Amino acid sequence: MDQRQALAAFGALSQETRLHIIRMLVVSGPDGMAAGSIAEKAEVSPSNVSFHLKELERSGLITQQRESRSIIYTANYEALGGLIRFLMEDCCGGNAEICAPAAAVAACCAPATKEELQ
Amino acid sequence: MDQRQALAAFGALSQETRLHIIRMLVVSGPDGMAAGSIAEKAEVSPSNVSFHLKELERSGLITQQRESRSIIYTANYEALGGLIRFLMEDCCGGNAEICAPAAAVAACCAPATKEELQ
DNA sequence: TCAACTATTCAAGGATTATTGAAATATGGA
DNA sequence: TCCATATTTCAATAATCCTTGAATAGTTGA
Repeated sequence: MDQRQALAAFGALSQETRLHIIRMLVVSGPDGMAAGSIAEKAEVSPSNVSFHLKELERSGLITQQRESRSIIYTANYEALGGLIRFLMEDCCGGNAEICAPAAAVAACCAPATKEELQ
Repeated sequence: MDQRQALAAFGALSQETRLHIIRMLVVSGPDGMAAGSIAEKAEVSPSNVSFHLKELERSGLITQQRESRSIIYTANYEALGGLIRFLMEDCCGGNAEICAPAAAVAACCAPATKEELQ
């Protein structure tokens, strides 16, 4: 993740509807969600959700694939991880204290297995 | 960090000059930088840097304090950590794979002591 | 092929954000 | 007090982004 991509990703996440969409897609996992379902749950018009999905895709944070009549959108976990990494690597330039709270979250997350999560 | 703060922070980071400023302030540590030095290093006009600094402060990512004629700006490490945490906590809702790359960065950062960094 | 379904694209307008240069404010020293 | 320094504020303009509704495009089943 370079600065150009990070700027696009931060821009994508800085809008209420898009942040809402990303959070839904992260929760929905690899199955993703159809554009229509996203519009319904986020309570925005089809054309508006389409605008924001395009913006999110341009930033690399989500991907799309057609499935019959629907277009399924999925969170790009690699890009999200890369963004976190981009923020954290900066802080590693001499200032461990920024990373400490994030490391605590990571610690509660990374060791979890599928069994533990159920 | 709630959604409202996260939106403001993402918005603040989504602009080239501001991202540049944040990265400089993170590197400069607790000493911070005067507004004039920031303007000079970022190669923007005083009034423009002032506009962006105000925006960054509004988002909570930096703080200011006057020191003689200068106004010193400092990165708010807690807010930056909180933002990373906000991104990561979302992913912890069932999807450890997002956190994995970030956890790796955290691991290389968190155990570092002041002695090790010199 | 036709109709229904799902979603995107387009153009217009409104709203927000960024840049610029001039004027104003605050501080410290002669 | 007066001047120089450091920075902010303001108003105007330019640029970007968001929303809306109508028109368009791909997909499926009758």
